[in-house]
Amino acid sequence: MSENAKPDTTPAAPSNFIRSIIEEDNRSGKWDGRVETRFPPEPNGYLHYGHAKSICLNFGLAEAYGGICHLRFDDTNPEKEEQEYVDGIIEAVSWLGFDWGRHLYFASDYFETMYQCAVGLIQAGKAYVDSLPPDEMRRLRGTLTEPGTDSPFRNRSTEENLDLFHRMREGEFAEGAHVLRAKVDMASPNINLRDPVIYRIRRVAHHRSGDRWCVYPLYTFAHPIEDAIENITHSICTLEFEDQRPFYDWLLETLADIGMFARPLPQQIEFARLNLTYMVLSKRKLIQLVDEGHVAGWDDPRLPTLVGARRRGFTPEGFRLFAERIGVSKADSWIDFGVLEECMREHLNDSAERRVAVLEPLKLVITNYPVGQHEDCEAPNHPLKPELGKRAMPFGRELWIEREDFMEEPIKGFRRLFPGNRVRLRYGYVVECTGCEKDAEGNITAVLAEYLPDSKSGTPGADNYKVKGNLHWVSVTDGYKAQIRLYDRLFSYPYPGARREGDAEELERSFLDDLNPDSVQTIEAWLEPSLRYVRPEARFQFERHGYFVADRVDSSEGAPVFNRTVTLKDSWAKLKA
RNA sequence: UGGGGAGUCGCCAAGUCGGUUAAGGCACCGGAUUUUGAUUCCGGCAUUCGAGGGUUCGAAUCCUUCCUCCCCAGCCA
Repeated sequence: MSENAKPDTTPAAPSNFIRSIIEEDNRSGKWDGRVETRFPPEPNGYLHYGHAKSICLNFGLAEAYGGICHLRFDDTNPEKEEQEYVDGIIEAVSWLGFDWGRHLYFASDYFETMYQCAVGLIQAGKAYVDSLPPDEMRRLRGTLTEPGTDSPFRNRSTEENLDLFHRMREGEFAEGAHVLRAKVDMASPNINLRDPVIYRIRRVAHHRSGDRWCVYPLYTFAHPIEDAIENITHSICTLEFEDQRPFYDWLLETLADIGMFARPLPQQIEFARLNLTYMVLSKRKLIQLVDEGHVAGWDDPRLPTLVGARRRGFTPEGFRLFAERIGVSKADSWIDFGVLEECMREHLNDSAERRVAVLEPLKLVITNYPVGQHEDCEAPNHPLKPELGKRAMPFGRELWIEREDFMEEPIKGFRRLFPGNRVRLRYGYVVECTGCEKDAEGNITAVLAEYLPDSKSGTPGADNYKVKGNLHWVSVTDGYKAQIRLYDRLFSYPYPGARREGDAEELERSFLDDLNPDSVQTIEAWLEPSLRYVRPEARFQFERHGYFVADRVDSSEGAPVFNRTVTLKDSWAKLKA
């Protein structure tokens, strides 16, 4: 390398505060260079775009630093969790392209260890059985501004606590009769430290442990232990858990003190969850959308679930690009939905083969082309990748073209078909518009044109004709009709349900009020013949329209149903407006 | 009015042990190429870092006062 040569132009990995922490730990040798993260979903629902951010973050970090990322089900609440969700989550994470190897774990497998941790806490005088009814416990907890008060049961003897906790496990008590609480500080300004409940009695079968247990640990207690058991180095979660970090540390330090875990202990790090404009990502709202029938189910392509995204035609690569592009920080932020769409376009532009579809057909008759004559035109499958080959597109006297590609009286800037104008029929001939036909009401029923026989694409001299318009088309005799769904954003306002400037005090808004009534439109379109036999989930760019995917649910052999993933950018639409 | 966080270009986001021109991406605006008004390419796009004071030769980076937003009082996660 010469003296003037630039050091190394390898693009530096995007910097963020989590990477800084990891790099500092690597420098100090805290973990001997080990990086171990985890994605810890509760199996009580479907994964959504927000989870995708977390998945990409956790697995991405592990990947970047030569570490590993666990897939761990945080199944500590038997009332809400089901095997069906476990399966769905596993499928979604793999679909995104991440591999947890042998590191698939379940919090429920740690129940015995957790129980022992609780016993250890009791023995150390750091936990006690409380027998207060819920509302009384709430009252004694104090408020945000007033300290709490000790429970009358706070000073039970170790023996009594041990006995009671044991009997809780044995099923001697009714649900809610007792709970186990950590003994921290009822006067703490941080409410999470006011003796949080760490075990409750639930006489409910667990989807994995069955009836083995009737006491279940709470997240607050379980999660730090799960991390410690798995030797997690960096435990990444969202901002709302920030207040819990002191307890996370208190618990693990206390458990380390009594020899349950070795130091260094895992470190909890919080980042801002994803907010997307024109979308809602809260579980409660998604459930409402499904339950009330505003969408067709959890895998509705308009929903921000990963199963929905898959049917929509969004790609794992697009999600990864998205995660990288939006970065990670602690600032509450709203990412514009357009950023996600652009990421999908970027990947699809590179990966999707091109095809032709006429969405809103208008007949074009080439009056000087012999009746009954047909010929093939060759169309490249991908303009940037000639190695992907070409396909034949049948050409004939009558073609379907896009209704919006003809204007009897062109507006300024219109360079498509209008009387007297020449355009190229993409991959075919240059034609000159000679007029149009109308019905009794004056509706245009067909466009008339004459073709220039020596202008066929790919033939010598074809390029002598310079035209500005370039239209796609499908042969009337060879094309076929298929169902296409045009999806658009689910909401028509960027912040669904949010108050607007000037809203009256008493006005209550619901995110449902901002639902976009035109978020899906089902049409019959004319497709080129090569589109008839494609496998479900095959993705294409329909030229000049956008990216489409053969629906994995509703397609059948020889009759694919296409979903529009995202439109192409359209500067003409902008110009027109 | 308690505690915990956050405020850098329209949207994200680097930078944060003070050092001089405040990265990058998306969006946007020009212009070139183009058989997708797509892609690609080139150029433009914060004298300013929530606001006001202060320290300093020098501050987005230090001190200070103030403002705004988010989270926390489940035996949910």
